[in-house]
Amino acid sequence: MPKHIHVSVAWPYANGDLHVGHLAGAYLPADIFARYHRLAGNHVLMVSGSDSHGTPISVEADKRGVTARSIFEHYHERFLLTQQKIGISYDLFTHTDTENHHRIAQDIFLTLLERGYLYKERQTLLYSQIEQRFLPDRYIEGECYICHYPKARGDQCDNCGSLLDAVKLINPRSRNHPEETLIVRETEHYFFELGKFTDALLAYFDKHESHWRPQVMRFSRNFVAEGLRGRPITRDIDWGIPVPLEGWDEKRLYVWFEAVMGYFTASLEWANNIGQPDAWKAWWYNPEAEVYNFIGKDNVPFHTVIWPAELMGIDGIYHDRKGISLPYDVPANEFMNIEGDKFSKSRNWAIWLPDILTRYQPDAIRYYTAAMFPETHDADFDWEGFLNRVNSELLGTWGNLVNRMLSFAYKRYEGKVPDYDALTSADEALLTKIEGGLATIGGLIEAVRLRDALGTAMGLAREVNAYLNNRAPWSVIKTDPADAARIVYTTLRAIDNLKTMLAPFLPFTSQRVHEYLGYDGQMFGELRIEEYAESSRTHKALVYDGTNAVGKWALSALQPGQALREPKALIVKLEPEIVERERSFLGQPRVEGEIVL
RNA sequence: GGCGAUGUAGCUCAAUCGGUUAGAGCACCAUAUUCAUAAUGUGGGUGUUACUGGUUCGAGUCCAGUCAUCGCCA
Repeated sequence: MPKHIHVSVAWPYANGDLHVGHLAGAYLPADIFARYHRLAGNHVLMVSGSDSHGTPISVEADKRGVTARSIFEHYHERFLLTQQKIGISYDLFTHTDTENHHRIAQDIFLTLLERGYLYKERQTLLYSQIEQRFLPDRYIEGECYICHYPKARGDQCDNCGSLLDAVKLINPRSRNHPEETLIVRETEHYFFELGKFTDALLAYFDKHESHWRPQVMRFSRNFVAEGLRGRPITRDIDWGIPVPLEGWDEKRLYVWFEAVMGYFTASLEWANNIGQPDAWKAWWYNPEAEVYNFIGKDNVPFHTVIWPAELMGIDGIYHDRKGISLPYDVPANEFMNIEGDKFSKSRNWAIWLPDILTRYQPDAIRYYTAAMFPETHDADFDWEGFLNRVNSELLGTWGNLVNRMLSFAYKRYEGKVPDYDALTSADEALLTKIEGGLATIGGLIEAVRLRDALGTAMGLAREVNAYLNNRAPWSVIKTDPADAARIVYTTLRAIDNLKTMLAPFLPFTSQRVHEYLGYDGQMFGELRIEEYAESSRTHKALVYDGTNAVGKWALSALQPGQALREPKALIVKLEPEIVERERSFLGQPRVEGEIVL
């Protein structure tokens, strides 16, 4: 019985390009998970999109002297191309500035208001008369009232690390207009009363105790145990989703409140886009459906506490009964550092995906990242590791296995899978071992232990290499052709199985192996960039079309006589010089290059 | 400052409920092999399990403390 699997992926802020941290933290794990479930025959809905709002985008826009909209549209477009190139298979990757997202976010706000989960409160904040607005914390600098560091930011002091209340800063000033004297002014905001969900959240944790990562569970319980306070959900800014109430024209929904709704709103958009407006309910109002949130560790409370609380608060929305799906698991990853140092946009200590995609195969980047996934603790992307793992593992163990046996078979058996009489016990033993991997690796992926799953598959590839050296068909063929035929057949079938197990991780090269083995069709569907029109504006999105996908998470039944295709080297060998070259880019000014598919 | 996590071989990581001599891959050395992109196989491990102390017949694992790193919160 196929399951409904919702893959909710963190929404990147559209204020800069995607980097390996994004890939390792959320997008690649989500894609591997989704591709596996598609092969396994489950109904997958994987959605995400660009977070168009929020102060990081306004800050970037001000820095460049352009509008927030132009910043987010620029990076949204680059997100689409980058992810298409590296094969992140979203059913829909949209953004939060669609009419659809605005409308539903406002409906959610109004539903929570009606049901008594929101309240109003007055706050005092810093106001700029020059800009005629309340300044977000990130626009403010001043002297830290704890350590007296003179250049503390409005929300945090970089010297002593304390989180700060901007109003209490000594001599606070605007970053845009440092000469201006800011005034403290009162404003009114709506708050989300999280405390009302305390018991429901604890019950929700109990239900999922067994399968969440321990650190995620402990952290979430602790967050609730410390006491849930109301959180402001509106702000005095002009870039964002309007508050749908009379007299609130000057305010917008706070980005933390509306961005997480994207998992839900994008599901509805997807259903509309495919012309089946109720299709989203198979995931969101189906007690058998499982929702997985792929995020980074900095986002845990938003996905295990705040988002579930929002969902509980709107349960029954757009439907005739309650039972909305809460996240089934939140497999948060830790961080991916770079050459021993933390990612930093301002220092350009970063590995940008659009840049490295011009130099390396998508599957090489996917392989190294997945082999290093920060599932249990922070990991470190270093170029020497990349060189070694791509050359010795991906190429040496797997690429070479494919190449050595497919070329041998292609040359010696007239381009066909050889026929054989009966397999020996050694052949049967190898196939049994390899075939067992399908269940083992499937189980690991379902449990979101992706690094283990990949390692297990590579271990099996090593087994096949050992078997081949042991059986040596290139010698046997001279004396016992019948035996050589069964060895080659056995190896090809093992490769066929391994191709399936590796496909979620290495979709591009698995497709090539699939073709070399003589199969037709695409293992996976196609990723396309589409443009969708709403009443007042259009937007582009990345969509996955699985209509013609033929891949199955199933044992190989390779037929003797099947015509092979001439194989070519699967993996490009990397030169040692890349290590120094790539390291030289770190920390240096970067020019954004055009993304060419 | 509070909470949570992490620290194991040169590197990247394992080690189920506390149980044999702490294991794999990479790198390195030796060797076999020539089907394969010099790619593969086999053999080769003297580790203060960050540190200090404790519980126990027995601790990488449990407890207390210290140090370093990361995240969240104040």
